[in-house]
Amino acid sequence: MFQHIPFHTLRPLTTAHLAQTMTLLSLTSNELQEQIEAELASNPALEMLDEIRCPTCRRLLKGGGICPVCSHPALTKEDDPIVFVSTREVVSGFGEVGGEDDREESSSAVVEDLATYVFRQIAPDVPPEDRKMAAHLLTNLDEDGLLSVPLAEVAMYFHVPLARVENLQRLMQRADPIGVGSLTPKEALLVQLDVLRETRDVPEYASQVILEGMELLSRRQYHEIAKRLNLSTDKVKAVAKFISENLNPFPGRSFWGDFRQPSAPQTQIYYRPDILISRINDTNSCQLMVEILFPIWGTLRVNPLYRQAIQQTEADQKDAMKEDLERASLFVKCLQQRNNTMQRLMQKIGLLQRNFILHGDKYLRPITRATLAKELGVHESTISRAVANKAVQLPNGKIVPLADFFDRSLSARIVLKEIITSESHPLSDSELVHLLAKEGYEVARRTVAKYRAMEGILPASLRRPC
DNA sequence: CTATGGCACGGATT
DNA sequence: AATCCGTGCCATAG
Repeated sequence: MFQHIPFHTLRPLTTAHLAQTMTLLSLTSNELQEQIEAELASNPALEMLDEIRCPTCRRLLKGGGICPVCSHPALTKEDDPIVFVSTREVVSGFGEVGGEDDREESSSAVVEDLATYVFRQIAPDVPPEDRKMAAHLLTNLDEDGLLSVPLAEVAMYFHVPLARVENLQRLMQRADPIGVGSLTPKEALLVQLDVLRETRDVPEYASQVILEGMELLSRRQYHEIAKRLNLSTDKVKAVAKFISENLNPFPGRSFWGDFRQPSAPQTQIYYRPDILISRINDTNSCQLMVEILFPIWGTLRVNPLYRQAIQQTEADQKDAMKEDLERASLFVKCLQQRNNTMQRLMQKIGLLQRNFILHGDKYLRPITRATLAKELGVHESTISRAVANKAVQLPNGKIVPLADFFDRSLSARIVLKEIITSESHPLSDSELVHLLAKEGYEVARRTVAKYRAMEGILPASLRRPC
């Protein structure tokens, strides 16, 4: 959004500037949105232009999103830049969605949050021409996360083949509250089962039981189901137990918990990324695109009319207006500063941690904020603020705290886990130290013990009998 | 004597 | 200035 401004003009000039930049830097995109809206409302000198320009080619964009024309010239042309940074507005409320139906009744906050959440996940995979349709589908989610309009109707409404709508739905169903966007609880369960099957064993007849005996299942008439499917009642009971423990017929209700990994003790669920990282065109080029989400639609600037208006005002009001003007331009400058810092930060991180981003936890490089700060030439507290409280969505769809990029022990812990799961004989902590050292991880014996504890692995003496 | 968990110190982070 | 994390030292359990 502000890339065209040369960096040297962005240096903090006053302490006020510095302070406000710091504050803005530590805000997540949600908070930033509130901040901007508040400032916009209280300061007449600020103005919001209803237009967006492509960060790379400066071309005016209509629908928002990424410039369709230059699209990714930076990506296709040159091959050395591993990372391409662009900023993109967050579609709050998805821009304008077709005429009537969405402007009435202010849908409850919960529903909208779920919709927004899902939209952010699937947005990279939705072709621009299908975005409106996606938004339409999402606004028709009920609070259970189920779709309340028939797909055929949507297809008709948008004049597209049914298959296209179905594709979109399939995409949605794979997004985080798995099964979201299904038409019925039954469908939701089947999708969840499918996804679960990729990582875990599921009971043999689970899908048949759901398919055939959904209604009976909710009435607990296991015997009847067994008869129809020609199975033993016990088997049906086992399936029913599995279903009630692992699946959720109302995906929307699982919004706050991720039931995919009941084993992983996640402390907090991040559901709104501030930054998106994705592969470019999933080719082998392995180029990464980093998008720093900017929470408003439009371009913020100081209103030139306001500047003129000052000239024609009485002296006694001039001062107050001048002050507004000052504040406005300061605010814009601070925003530019924030954007610039985030961008350079992500640039660096993308370079250093590309293996982590592409290939998973194991390849996380231990980087300290201090080193990065030095390389970027900013104070380390700046990095701290920028990193804190923000979340990143990785190419695989996982949303992790930005701070994870600085986790000193994550990769060591993964390797540790690998060693232990493949061990043939319970290894003591000191032996583990030795093995880890071979893999390039120099850690103290005492530390291995702590990692074990973190991962919930028992000491060697208690590990075998299982 | 070996394997672990507890406590405290020092550097990094906030 | 307050807090978190990796380590070293020491006591305790086999």
